[in-house]
Amino acid sequence: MRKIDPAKHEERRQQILEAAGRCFTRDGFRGASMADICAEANMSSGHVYHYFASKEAIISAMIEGNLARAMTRFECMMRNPNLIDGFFAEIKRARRRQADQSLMQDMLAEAGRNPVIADILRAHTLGVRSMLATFIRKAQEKGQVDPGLDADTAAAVLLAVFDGAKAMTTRDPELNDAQSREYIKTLFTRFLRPPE
Amino acid sequence: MRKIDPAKHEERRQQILEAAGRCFTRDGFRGASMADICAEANMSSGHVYHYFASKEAIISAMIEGNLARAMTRFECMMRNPNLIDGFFAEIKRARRRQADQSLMQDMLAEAGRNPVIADILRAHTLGVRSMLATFIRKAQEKGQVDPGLDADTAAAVLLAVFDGAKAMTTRDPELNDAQSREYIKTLFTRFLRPPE
Amino acid sequence: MRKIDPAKHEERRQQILEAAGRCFTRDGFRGASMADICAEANMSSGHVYHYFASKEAIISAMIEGNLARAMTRFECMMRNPNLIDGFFAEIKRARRRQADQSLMQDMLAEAGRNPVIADILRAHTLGVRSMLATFIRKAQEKGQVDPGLDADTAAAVLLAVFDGAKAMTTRDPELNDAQSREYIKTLFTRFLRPPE
Amino acid sequence: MRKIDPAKHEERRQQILEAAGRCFTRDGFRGASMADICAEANMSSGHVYHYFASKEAIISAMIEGNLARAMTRFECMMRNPNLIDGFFAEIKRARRRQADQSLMQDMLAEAGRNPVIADILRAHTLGVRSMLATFIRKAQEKGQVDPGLDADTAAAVLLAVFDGAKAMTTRDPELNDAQSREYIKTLFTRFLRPPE
DNA sequence: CATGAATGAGCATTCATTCAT
DNA sequence: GATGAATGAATGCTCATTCAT
Repeated sequence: MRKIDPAKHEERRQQILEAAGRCFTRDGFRGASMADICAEANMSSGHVYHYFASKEAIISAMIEGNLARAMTRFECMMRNPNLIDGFFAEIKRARRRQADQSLMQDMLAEAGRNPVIADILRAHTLGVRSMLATFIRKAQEKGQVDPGLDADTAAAVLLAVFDGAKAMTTRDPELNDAQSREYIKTLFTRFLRPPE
Repeated sequence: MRKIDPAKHEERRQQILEAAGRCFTRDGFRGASMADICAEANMSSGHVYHYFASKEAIISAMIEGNLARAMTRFECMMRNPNLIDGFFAEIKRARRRQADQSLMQDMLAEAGRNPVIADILRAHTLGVRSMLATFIRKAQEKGQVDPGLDADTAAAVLLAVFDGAKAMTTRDPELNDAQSREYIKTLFTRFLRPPE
Repeated sequence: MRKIDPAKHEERRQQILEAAGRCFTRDGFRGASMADICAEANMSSGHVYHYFASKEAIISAMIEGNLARAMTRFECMMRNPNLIDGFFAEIKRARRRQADQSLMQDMLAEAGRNPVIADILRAHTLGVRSMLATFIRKAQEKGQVDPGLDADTAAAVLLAVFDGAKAMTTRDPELNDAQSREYIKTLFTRFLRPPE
Repeated sequence: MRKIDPAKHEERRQQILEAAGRCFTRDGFRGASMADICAEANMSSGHVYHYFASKEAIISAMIEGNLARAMTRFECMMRNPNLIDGFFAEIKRARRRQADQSLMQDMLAEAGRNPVIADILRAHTLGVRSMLATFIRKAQEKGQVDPGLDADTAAAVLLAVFDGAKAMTTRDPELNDAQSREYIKTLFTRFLRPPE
């Protein structure tokens, strides 16, 4: 009786999550069926349940993975000494990957109804926000950001703009991309810079 | 020889749309079934199809109605001589009506995949944006807004912030509501005001 | 209180039957809905039930009417002193009216299952057959038809060929129409002519 | 790691087709519901769709199977050195199996409207007809059949009579079966025999 | 007469999940 | 581990028929 190989098991889980990601991006959480995911993962339907207890478990795990990766990208972004340039680069990247936008939109919609997803999203939001707030505080010390702003609230606002920026192309696919991004940058700059 | 009473017909349609609105808010566009909507509207399933050709027709009509109402509210808001106070009031209102937020989130998610919904959303977006741009241009003439900003792009950016602001409570239900709104106001003010 | 006008009533019935005929020809007895028939007859659905008790009643009445008309045509055909030429002309006519073929095919299929339809069809068959048999007997007296044939059975066989001839174009739409009809004529001639 | 057993799979498909055959014979293609077929096949509705993509796929497969079997019977019949005796035997057999008649009638009706069915029927018709034509040509060489007849057209005509003969009992269930068959035989004989 | 509102059972099909092998 | 057979409730939708007006 062979013992299970945890590494192999984990690898299989990742395969499923990647397949699910592609399906959910294409058809949404409700629109994609387990059969779709199984086909995409080259796996029988029964076997998928060996790795995940239910479709919802796959959704949760996939969202968690996606948000964790988003967090990592955010960390990279923070290494850029200029906060605004980093943000700017990240928005540009997100716009290009239309897929992520669709998925994030679905995730926000689902979080409004499904408490499990809501909790995952909330944990991630708090993490990113505190990271951002720390950054803002440092910038305030260096005199680069208005010291009158509460760092946590300012961080929440910046995140909101981030979300809104992603919805822009959904609202109007023919939007002038470069210019709108430029203006988002201006919005940030003017919001954050210290009063003269 | 009773002739059809268009008023009664229209009233029934509205009843269905309201019932559908409640169902969609509760369970999402995909999550709510026609049976749910029929039950909510106290109507047999066959009869609903007397008024709407399909579930999608209900979704479209309901979205169109919702967006038309949003447009009306926007117009009211514009009558407030202070653009930012108007915006501020509207965000406050939207935050309170959690229902509208869920629905709008679903709409954005659906628009990312369903071209019919995407077109409806786009038409509405262009309408609201041009209204906002007109307002901004007037404010520029009066010297209240930075004349260096392109009114249309600035309007698009403000709408994006608007969307993002609505997602804030979904991301973190325990957010300090008053303060975050205050900061959104600050964000707007600093973005728009003319350079000294 | 106005008395009903039987003529008007009958006219309305005929309108419905004609509309139903078009619908059934287009979509079959099961495929055509009462709503289709009502629309085609420019009549409300409730009103149709004023003239016919059910969809089946419409089907029966329409079939009866169609068969009665077919009988009339048969009578005309019999006036042609040459039986075979008459038959030939009728087959040519039936082929051209593809519509009648579809309907007749449906009728035979329905008669195999629905005793009401079976009875109608049978009554019509017996009528046409006896007419044909009478004709054959006369021709036998004149020495134009083999006197060894039992007129009734020969009539039944000719009717069968008639049915089969109608199915020919359904079986192969690219069939050489003229030649096949010519051969049916030959078939009849050789079957009926007296032995030398 | 159990692999799919194609034999078992095929057996299941045949079970469904047989069950469907019984249902369609009883109630027609439109009259029989998937629920009926599932019940007749002792199978859940979901499972049937594991084997057939749609009701139409079942209809097509069943018709194809039926026609293939008819073709086989035709081949047997052709082995009888006397064409007419073979035909005669086949008509006798077909008459006895009322079920096949109903189904064939439905098939012809459906073929008049459904191009998929029409194509299947046409392919089968051409196959049977060419077989018959070959047989006729050989008989012509032996001097058993009128050499003046075009074999292909004559074959088409014989098939038509075949169809018509099957409809005879539908038209009149009390028909003298033996005698009518005898006359069909006479019809064939006189049509085919060489002129003296 | 005439309308169209209203019903509710029925339809073909889908899908998350379970289970024997 | 891995397969795919099997389930059955649920889905969006249709349709013959009834009924108040």
